Amino acid sequence: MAVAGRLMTRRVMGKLAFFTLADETGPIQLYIDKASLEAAHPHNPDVFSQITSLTDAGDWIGVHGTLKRTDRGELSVKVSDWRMLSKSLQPLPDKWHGLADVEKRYRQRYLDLIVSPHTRETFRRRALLVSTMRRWLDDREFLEIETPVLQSEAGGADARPFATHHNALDLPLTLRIATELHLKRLVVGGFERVYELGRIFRNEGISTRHNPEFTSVEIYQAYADYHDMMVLTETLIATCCQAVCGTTEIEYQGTAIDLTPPWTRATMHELVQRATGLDFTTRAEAAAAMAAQELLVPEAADSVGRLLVEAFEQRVETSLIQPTFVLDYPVENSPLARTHRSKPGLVERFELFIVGRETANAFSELIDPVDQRRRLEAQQERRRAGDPEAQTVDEDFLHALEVGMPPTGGLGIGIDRLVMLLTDSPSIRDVIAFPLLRPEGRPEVGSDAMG
RNA sequence: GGGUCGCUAGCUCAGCGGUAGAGCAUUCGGCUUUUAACCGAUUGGUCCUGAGUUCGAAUCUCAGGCGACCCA
Repeated sequence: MAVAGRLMTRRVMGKLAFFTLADETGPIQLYIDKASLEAAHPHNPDVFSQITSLTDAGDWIGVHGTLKRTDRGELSVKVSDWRMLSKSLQPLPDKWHGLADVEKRYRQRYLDLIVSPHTRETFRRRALLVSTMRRWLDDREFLEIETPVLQSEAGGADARPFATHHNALDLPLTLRIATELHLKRLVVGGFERVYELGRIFRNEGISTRHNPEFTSVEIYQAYADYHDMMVLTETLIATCCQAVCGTTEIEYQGTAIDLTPPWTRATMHELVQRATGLDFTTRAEAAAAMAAQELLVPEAADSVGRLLVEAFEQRVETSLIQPTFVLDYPVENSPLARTHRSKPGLVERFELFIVGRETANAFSELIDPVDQRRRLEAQQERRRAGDPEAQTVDEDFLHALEVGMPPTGGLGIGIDRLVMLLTDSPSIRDVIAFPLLRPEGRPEVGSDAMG
């Protein structure tokens, strides 16, 4: 038989040697016996000293041989021939401790992957999750269509974009912060089920839950509303969990999480009321009541709706450990969601929380171009007043709505956070192969320090 | 943005005012059933950077860099 792989450990004892050879499927021991190896190479009496002295841990080698069980019972390949496939010029990390330095793990992920089976498993699971999700959507006639990453105006979310520039057109461009507005244009164009799973970019801070580029899937389904999207969300995520973990009852950082549908549904109003006893009727009343409970009352929260969200974020969000759909957000915070069919001041929107983290966001989409214009103009007004994350008016998008969009349910899921959940990873950097880090080394002397 | 902690050999770490250290890895020698092999020897350093205190700084102080965690 023939095997190839990376040499991980070497134990040479006189006329007998044991190597551990690893390929993607795992390790196998090589049994190298001087007498038998020389018998197979009558014209090369140095063959044993060559294999034991020319190889290092880290080298890629290929061997021929026969299967054998050693006296200690380990399945091994008794080597009859070998060849160097690729020489490693750098030593491997400590074979026992591995790479303990987390910074090095992220900066030199290739080393982390070589020595940490757990890291390899995380990225296998990530790939499995993504492929399972695509297959599930494809099986249900959702069409994946790629929309532009480079945009004149970033829209579809409250976030700051990265700025770039097209040379030939001398055109300032931004990287997308969401795929929403283009996918909706496709629904206007007649595609009733569309999605895009891909990278989006937000120019904001880095933390254990934020990387400036991350992966989302946005899904749009005509003739559906946010209730339909809840069923879709719990079914899709439970399917992915089953595929990746083999069960829908998992553990995250020591806490049992049950992803078996159906999941809890509760309105934001109910949850805040339950947690604080507060009812929100007017802004002034709510502010006073919140202050009395030692909740922060930011000035930017200039309406009863924004205060409700504040109270939710301060008192409820992190307590939503089991999967929970939070329903019916204030209209002020949701410029792209359809107004609620029966509750004034609210929109038909939900966010999904798992282990206290926002994992998905969905609406009955706003399809009324008049209302949409009014809401985007209100956003633009906030932007002028100094909120850099407020949205802008995308005239072409409004034009598309004027052409006519069918009633549609839309959903966005953060893939990285879902992978964290399903791989029991505490940091988003553990599920992104090459997370953004500051460059190493000293800043250049003389570079102008603006700001 | 604030706080705490970390940065010493390729890797994992000790040293915490008085000659820069260990284990593994490297290199050399020995060894035919090892599996963190073992035994003997060898090699390897901008102690993150800079300034200060001191007779003397990896060690104390200040500033900076990079990272981790927590908080906002």
